[in-house]
Parts: sequence; structure tokens; C-alpha cells
Amino acid sequence: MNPVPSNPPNPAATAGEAVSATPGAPVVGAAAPTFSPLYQQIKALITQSLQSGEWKPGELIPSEVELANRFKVSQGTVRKAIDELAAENLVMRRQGKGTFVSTHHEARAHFRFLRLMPDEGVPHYPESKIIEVRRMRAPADVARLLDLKSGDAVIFVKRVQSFSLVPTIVEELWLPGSTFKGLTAERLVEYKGPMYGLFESEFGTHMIRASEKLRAVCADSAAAELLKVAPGTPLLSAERTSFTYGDKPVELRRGLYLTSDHHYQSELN
Amino acid sequence: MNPVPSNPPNPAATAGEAVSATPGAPVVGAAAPTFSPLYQQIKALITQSLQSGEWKPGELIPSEVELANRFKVSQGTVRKAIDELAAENLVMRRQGKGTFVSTHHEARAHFRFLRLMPDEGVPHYPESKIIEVRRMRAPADVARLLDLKSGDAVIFVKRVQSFSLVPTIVEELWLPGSTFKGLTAERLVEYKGPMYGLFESEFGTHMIRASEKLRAVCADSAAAELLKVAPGTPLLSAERTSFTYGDKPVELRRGLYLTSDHHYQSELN
DNA sequence: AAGTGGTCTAGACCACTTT
DNA sequence: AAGTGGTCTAGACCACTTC
Repeated sequence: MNPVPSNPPNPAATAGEAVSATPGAPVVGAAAPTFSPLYQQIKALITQSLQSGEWKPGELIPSEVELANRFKVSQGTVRKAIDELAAENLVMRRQGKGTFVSTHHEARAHFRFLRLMPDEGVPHYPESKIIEVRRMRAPADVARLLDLKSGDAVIFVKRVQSFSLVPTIVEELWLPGSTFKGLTAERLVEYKGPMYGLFESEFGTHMIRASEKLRAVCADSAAAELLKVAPGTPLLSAERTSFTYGDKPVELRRGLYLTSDHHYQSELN
Repeated sequence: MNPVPSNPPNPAATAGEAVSATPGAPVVGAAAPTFSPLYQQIKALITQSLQSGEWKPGELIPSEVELANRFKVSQGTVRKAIDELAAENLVMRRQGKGTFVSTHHEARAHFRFLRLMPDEGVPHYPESKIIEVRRMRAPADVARLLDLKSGDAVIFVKRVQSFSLVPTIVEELWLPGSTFKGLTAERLVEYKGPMYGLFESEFGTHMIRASEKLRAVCADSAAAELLKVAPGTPLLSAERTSFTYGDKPVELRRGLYLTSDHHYQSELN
């Protein structure tokens, strides 16, 4: 279970699946040895504990000193592992308090995946209306993107979001049926707070990353009606795939954004 | 010139503009002391050297050991400063060789600020055609975003980019006239390579960050003609402000993207 | 062989939070 | 006072590149 370091201060080493950094070392039966630094191995172990739910979103994880003792490495090595996890937003460090598992139940998390911002001077009172929730069989394209088999059960959700009473977003979601068993319109409507918070608390699925493809499209009659605009109005289309631990896709989302009073903010570094 | 650390291993300290971390320390005449960690001060000093051109894009900067000696701090502190600069893409580390100043003359830099990607299976042969270059007085909105006074000289550029012979992007740029004195259509046309490479080499202006606002709009007649599409075709509008060192805005760009065979890729973390 | 960045350790002290 | 993360140092060795 331990990474088993064989470093200078560590004597002899306690055998086991030793990690040698020597190129010519006898790596029995490994075609591609895949060496990795100790701190990366520690990072992977911590990630596993996050994924397994040993430490749940919002909870405190063990202190650096404690983790260093557990893994038999120095505090500096644990620190570097946690530094990367913090950079990836998997955990949050707070001086004097400890390191917490990230959660979507937080003010700062609400806008993490929503890049649509009100233009200057436009107020921001969000509202969500569920239009439809139903179970269906995954079409080929949805199945492919969610890593399912064509025809597997998926849950389909359609909703409209308004800002300051102006309908601005119409969204369609596809979720793997097996993961979100029991998700109904009632539960979505009743739930207060962000949808990713519900996924996290009620279904144990924590979204940690997403990838979007943006396009400009014309509003079809359905979207136009929901957004109360003329058919043909240009809309910003965002096709999002969201991932949980291990880069496993667990949500497909197609949003159509009305961008007359809002814009999609993108920072390039 | 030195940060003058007064840390345990350093004896007595060599006087000067000492940086104390003691809250009650006598900070003469400083209303808001603005303490900062040593490595942040080192980072700022390195950034100054980058900005002043002491080390130019593509060049090697002094080694960690050398910088540690120069600043009279440990290598670990220099390392942490450079780590952050590398994370911000200001420098690039290469094991065994050294640390290099980032440059826009590189394959990997070409797509740093261009998020428009060909859809799957669509080939990618870029081509650029300059439509217009002229000097003008900055309109109020351009002046505001470029931190200039209304009426200051700016250079206006209009160009069309094609991918695999399909016109896909029409762009308008505004650049501060003082910074880009002598920029002409000829130089833009003659120059091989990315435009930011030209700005870097010929005008000493290195873009390090940009911020875009995206919207869906209808093609006006001018854009429609250049992109060879029907007026009213939905286009993705990207309004970009680019910054150089010190968060100084040095470019304003409005791009209109045809997204029938391309998409704007956005990664959410 | 020498020089560079990359990893790892050990120990000190600081800043912040809670008890 | 005790515990947490944050900073800083010093020294060792490793991996990679060049001479």
C-alpha cells in the first residue's frame, strides 16, 4: 500500500513494489516501466481516497504531517502532491485550518463552470425552470461521448434559465442512467442550489473538469419559443462534456445562450 | 537592489530596505506595508528583467544557482519564483538545458491564443490575407480599452484568415500608434509566422495574456462578403484584449468566426 | 565531466486558526 | 498552547544535455 521510497535517508528499504529511478534497473515483466516521481504517486494515492469517498466533498483531509507519516515520506513531498491537487481545484487549502475537499456547495464554485456573464450594468438574478425530465435510450452520438453503449439508459433533462426574468439559456442534458438512477423532475425542482451540488450530494458524482465546444447557431423554433426571441436569432451553442475522477465522462450538455445582454468570458494564458 | 532577507541562516542582515514579516515591526511611512514572501519579491525582480529586455524572448535566463547567488537567497526560493513564472507561461523550463524566455516563435505558441479548432476530420491549412492597414484616431471605446486618450493615434488592421482555402475568420485589430510606430501593410504581408511573433521581434512587445468576450451575432454585409456567406449567417464574435507585462493592454481585436466547420474550444477547470 | 533543472529530505520559523 | 498550512534554508542525489 505504501509507495516504498528508496531514497538516501531511507535505509535499506522495506522491499515491496520498489520504485527505482535507475534506467537500467531490472524491471521485471514491465514493457513500459512508467516511472514516476514519489510526489506523483502520493498524488495518485490521495486522488484514490477522494474518488473512493474516504474524504467527502467539504470535509477536511488529514494534515500534511499525518499524510507524510502514513505514506512514509517527508512533509515536503506530500506538500508538492497537494499543491498540484489544489491547482486542479480538487482540494482547497486554508492556512491554519487544513486542506478541504472541493465541493460545488460554495459561492465561489457556482460560477466555476458557468462562463456566461452579464454585460456591464446588467443585473444578475438567476432562476431555473425545468421543462422536461425523462428516461430514454442513448442515441449513438450521446453514447459515444458518455462512453456508453448505444441504447443504454440515459436521463434527459431540459431546462431554461433566466437572469433578471429574461430567459437566457436553454439547456439539454444527458446523464448515464446507471449513475443517476432515481433522478426525477421533482428532485430537480425541489433542490435548492446548483445542479452539480445535487449530483455531488445525492448521487456521489463530483464533476471536476469540463470541456466545451462553442459555435454560433440560429435559434430553431423550439429554442426561439422558450427564449422568447424570433426564430433565426443568433445563439451561442455550447456543447459540454463533464468529467469526474479518472477522466470519466458523466454528463453531456448542450446549452444555447442568448448573448444580447450576456457574454461568454474566456481567459487566454 | 537586493531583497535583503532577514531569515534565520542569514546573520545580522546587511541593512537596507529590509523586509520584515513581523507585524509590529516599525515600517516607517508605510500606510499599507504590503508584505510579501521572499519568493514573490524574487519573482517580481525576474519579471522586471524580462520586461526591461535584459533577457529577450527565446533566450536563456541565468541558472537557478546563479540567480540564487545574485539575490542572496536559496536555490529553493528562486525555484519557487520560477515555478510560478513557468505556470504563467512567461518562461519555459527544460531539464538539462536551462530556463528560457517564452516566445511566440514556436510551434506550440501558435495556438496559445487561437482557440478556434477544426472539427474532426477537417484539414487545417491556414492562410492570412491583409485587407487594410491604416492609422487613425482612437474612438472613445477603443481608447478606453487600450488605456489611451480618445483621439490618440492607433493603427487599424483588417484581415481575413482562411483554413484549407475556406475563409473562416475576419478580424479587426487596433494597436496603440506609439508602440507600433512604423507598422505597415507591407511589413505585415512580408512577415512569415504568427502576428504576435512580429509584434515581439519588431516592436519589442510580448503579449502574455488575453481576455475574450464571446457572443453570437449575425453576419453584416461586409463580413458576409469577405467570408462568402449569406448576410445574417450566425457568426461567433470574439472581442479580445491582449496584455503585455504589468497588465498593460496593447491590442484590441474583434474577430468574427465562421463555425460551420470549426469550433471554439474552452476548457473548464 | 560539468552544468542544468527535477526530486526528496530534514529542520526551522512564520502566519493563521482553534482550543 | 497546540495544530495547521506557508515560507525558507541547506544539502543530497537523480535525469538530462552538452562538452
